[in-house]
Amino acid sequence: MNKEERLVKQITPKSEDFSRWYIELIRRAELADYAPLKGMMVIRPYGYAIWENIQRLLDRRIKATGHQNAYFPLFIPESFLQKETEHLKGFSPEVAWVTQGGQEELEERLAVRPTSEAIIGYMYAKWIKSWRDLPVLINQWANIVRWEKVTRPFLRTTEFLWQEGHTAHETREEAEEETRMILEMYREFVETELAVPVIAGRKTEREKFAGALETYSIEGLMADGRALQMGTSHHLGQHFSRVFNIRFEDRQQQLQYVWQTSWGVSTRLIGAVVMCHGDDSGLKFPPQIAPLQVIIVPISLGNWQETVLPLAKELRMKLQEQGFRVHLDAREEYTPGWKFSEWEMRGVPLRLEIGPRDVKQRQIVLVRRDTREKITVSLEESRARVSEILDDIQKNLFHLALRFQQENTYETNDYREFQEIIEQKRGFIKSYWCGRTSCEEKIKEETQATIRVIPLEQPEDIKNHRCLHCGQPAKWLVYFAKAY
RNA sequence: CGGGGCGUAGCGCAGUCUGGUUAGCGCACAGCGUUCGGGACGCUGGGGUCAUGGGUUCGAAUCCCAUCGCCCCGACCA
Repeated sequence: MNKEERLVKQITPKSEDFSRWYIELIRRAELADYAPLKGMMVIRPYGYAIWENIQRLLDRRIKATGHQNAYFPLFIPESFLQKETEHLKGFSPEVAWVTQGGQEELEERLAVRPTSEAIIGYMYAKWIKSWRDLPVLINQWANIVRWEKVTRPFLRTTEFLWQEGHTAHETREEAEEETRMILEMYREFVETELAVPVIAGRKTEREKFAGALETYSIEGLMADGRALQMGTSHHLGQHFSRVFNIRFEDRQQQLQYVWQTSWGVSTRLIGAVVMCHGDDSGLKFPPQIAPLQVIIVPISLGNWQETVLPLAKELRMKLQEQGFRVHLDAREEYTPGWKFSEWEMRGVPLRLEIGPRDVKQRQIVLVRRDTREKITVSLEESRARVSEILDDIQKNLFHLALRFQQENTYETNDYREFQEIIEQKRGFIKSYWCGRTSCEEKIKEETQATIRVIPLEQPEDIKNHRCLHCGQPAKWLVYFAKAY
């Protein structure tokens, strides 16, 4: 990479060591810092602002589809968790336990929620009596604890923030419809607001949520060619309603167990945005979720405090009034050049430069983070142009990411070629699969690639194809990848 | 949880092998001055229980034991 392009020093280039680049960038850009506790991090204001934007934009969609927010307890009695054995088995290795309250040993251990199906199931049994009570459509924004062995900021931390939806329905079909509607909501949200293109589909038996009938997920492709699960939507069937006895009298006056769903996205999305859009100069945020959308850098020349600064302040005010997230960096101890690099590293989509020359000519200079293009515009048209350019950056980031995803999606049913691609290029590979877990596991052992999703739309000529691994008749066309 | 690597100022490191002045360097930080359209410069200054605990020794950042944390590669997950 030449000097012009690599303006930010002090960060390991992305191409050299992706995972070092990721960790250094997160700390240098002040998104997060390590807490003095194993596997835990502090989300700093600049990083938390992204989460707030995600919350705002997703919460709007959750409510628009008829869901309401509520809050359930952080602790779950052990006996609740034990009711659904499949569920417990899935989570037990990573549950944190509270055994003491004050000075007293507790009679029953309390789990710090790894997810809330159990406690919510208990409450739903109390609330649901009749088909008239259904559907129940509740969402909760909460923190979750999972005692993970290997952690990475945002991607996998011991405690993380998420949103978990929990719904109860009269029929299997209705629950299935909800599960898929949410999957589509997530896809649209992630692609529109985070500008990360995803592949949506169903999880295999092996990869699905502990205790679910079906799990659906959206998978993004990160810049190092690995897939990241960015959201899941589970059809829980009647597993939980049977153990928590969530019954209702249906329209025919028969007692029935409800059909349930649960679904979530987490602070992991922030990691996805970093890994999907960032470059050697640092972060690159889609305007929709960027902590700051516009950074104003006054050019400190001559008596700039009297000439440039007042105009810079006025521009800030006007942009703020227009609803943009904007900051004026008027610090005197840094040179403009330093600020350019710093804010580029921190991913601000658009920089607004204003200097003595611009003041005289009633103009400003706009510089895009994504293309580095410099655009000189008159003061009069500046506000309209800012809005227009931000929209364009949002679209451009999505298209760049989409092109990357497409260029790194391969199609092969030749196992040798498959192995070569996974080893040398990574990315998604579309292949045929017989549907047996044994084949899936062998492939994982031999290549480290896992089936990320089974696309909902399957080719009609599936019968003409054979399994990538065993050569027996294929059941599904699937996406493989090395995953995070 | 296995295998490997690393913990010395906020960050990056040297010093450890071969124990011995007051533990050093670059960046960052503070003060003053000159600068400022792509990471400016000069002068002055502050900052360290050498990860933690124990041991060996006249003497430990340095040797020994244990613990904790972080990173990388594998098995598990949002």
